Amino acid sequence: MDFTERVVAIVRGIPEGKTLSYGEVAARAGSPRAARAVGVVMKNNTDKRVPCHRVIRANGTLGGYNGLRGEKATLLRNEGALTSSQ
DNA sequence: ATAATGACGTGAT
DNA sequence: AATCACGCCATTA
Repeated sequence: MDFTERVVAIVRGIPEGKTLSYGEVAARAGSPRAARAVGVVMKNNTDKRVPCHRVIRANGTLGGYNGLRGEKATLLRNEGALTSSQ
């Protein structure tokens, strides 16, 4: 099991309406300092079964997205992970 | 084995 | 609060 495979597995297990930071995913993958590597994995990942849009930055910003399933902000808002107000 | 890349993170200015 | 610089890790050429 490579780091990438673990990252995918973890992201795939993120429940709806929930979000994890790259650092959190990296930590669960076994490398708490590999947030960037997680980003690389996400970018390269094209599997729609992986809710990669639920992975955001540690400071709360959405970070990036390749538009695999549309706009990241929209997807999260639909799941209730993003509050339209406040 | 080395260099370059990138959806990050934290600390300093 | 906003911006800059540096560090960190994994993957690929």
